[in-house]
Amino acid sequence: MPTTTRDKLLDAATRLLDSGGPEAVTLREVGRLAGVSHNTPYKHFADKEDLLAEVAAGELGGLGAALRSLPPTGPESLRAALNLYTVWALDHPARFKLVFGSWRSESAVLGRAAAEARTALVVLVAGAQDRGLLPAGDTERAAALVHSLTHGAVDLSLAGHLSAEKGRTDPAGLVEDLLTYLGAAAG
Amino acid sequence: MPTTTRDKLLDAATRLLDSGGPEAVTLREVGRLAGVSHNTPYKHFADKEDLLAEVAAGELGGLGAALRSLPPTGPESLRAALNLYTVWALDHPARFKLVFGSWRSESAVLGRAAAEARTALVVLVAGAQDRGLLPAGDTERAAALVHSLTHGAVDLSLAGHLSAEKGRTDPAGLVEDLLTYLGAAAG
DNA sequence: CTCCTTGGTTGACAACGTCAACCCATGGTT
DNA sequence: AACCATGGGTTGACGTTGTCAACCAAGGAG
Repeated sequence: MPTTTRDKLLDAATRLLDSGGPEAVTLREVGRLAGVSHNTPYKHFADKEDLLAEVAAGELGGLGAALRSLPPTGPESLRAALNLYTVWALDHPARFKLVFGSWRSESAVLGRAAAEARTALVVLVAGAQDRGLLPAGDTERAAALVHSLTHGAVDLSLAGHLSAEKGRTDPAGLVEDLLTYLGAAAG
Repeated sequence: MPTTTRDKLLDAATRLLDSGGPEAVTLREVGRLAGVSHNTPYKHFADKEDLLAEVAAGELGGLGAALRSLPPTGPESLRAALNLYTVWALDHPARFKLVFGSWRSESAVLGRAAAEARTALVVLVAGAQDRGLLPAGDTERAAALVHSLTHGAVDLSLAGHLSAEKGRTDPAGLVEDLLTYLGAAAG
């Protein structure tokens, strides 16, 4: 395992990210955690955002790969994909917020990873449309629809804007509702 | 107009927020913009987050009031409400991100404002259900559904994760699609 | 009159992102 | 063999930020 310093830095950043505590991800802490000095990150990344973009790209890449590993024709694949998304997001809120946060200068790596993940979802949506589980029509738009709902449900939940009472409006339930209604509209 | 210093600070923070530029909202800038010294904010707010929470509460309060001003029985009220939401969010991304960002210590003011806004939306959703525009059932859950989709569409759009091609998947269109499908499932 | 509270000030401090200068090993060129 | 350029690491410094502490003025309560 050629765990290069660069990889150690990325790993340290990831670990810091979801260490949950009030410890924001600071470049100096990343260096410390990686066992190098506070300025070494600048030998591998242009600036803080560049490092974080790479972390985000890795994260999105993993998610995309997970989506691609689902059988596109399975009747439950879309449901499983959206589940993957919510579980991942609720499990690693910081990574989720990082990936979909605000980037002032788009990283090429991140953009590519995002496009691949989106494509993977589109494939699954197309499969669901073929089986009549979703209304026919613009596939990209349908994908954006299910993605938006899942994303919004998770985000609102993380921000505490959903939990009126216990579990009546948890993200998984909302995804379930949407798929039900879309199935009804398609049937 | 008794524009107290406190109000000036809140106003300055709001102006800084959507001044768009790379100028993050710094307490010292807030003070400067309000014409006081860099430490005056601490005479009115516990810390930075406390100030921002108050700003967010004001913002959410305004949104809630706008929702309440819609006729609950109008056939287009729900659509109008969601439109209000997307226009507000796309118009003031920073305020949007602030309101739905991560709060490490829940502010009472913000919690109340959020509850009021949510209630306003629930009323409109109930009206739409009565008219058969939405499937019957748990109203809070239906409200969470439409809110989640709208929120997610806006958030993804702001993060640049939706714009595959031009406008085919803009938030307004996705909201429209959802309402159409829900109407079909209800009809 | 005296005292405490309210709201303002200035000054300090540690932590952060970032820049600059230096340093050492490696390896290709001459 | 001598050379030096480059990659990857270091330390030190600078300006900005959030926040704390100490001080100070005005005004109402006792």
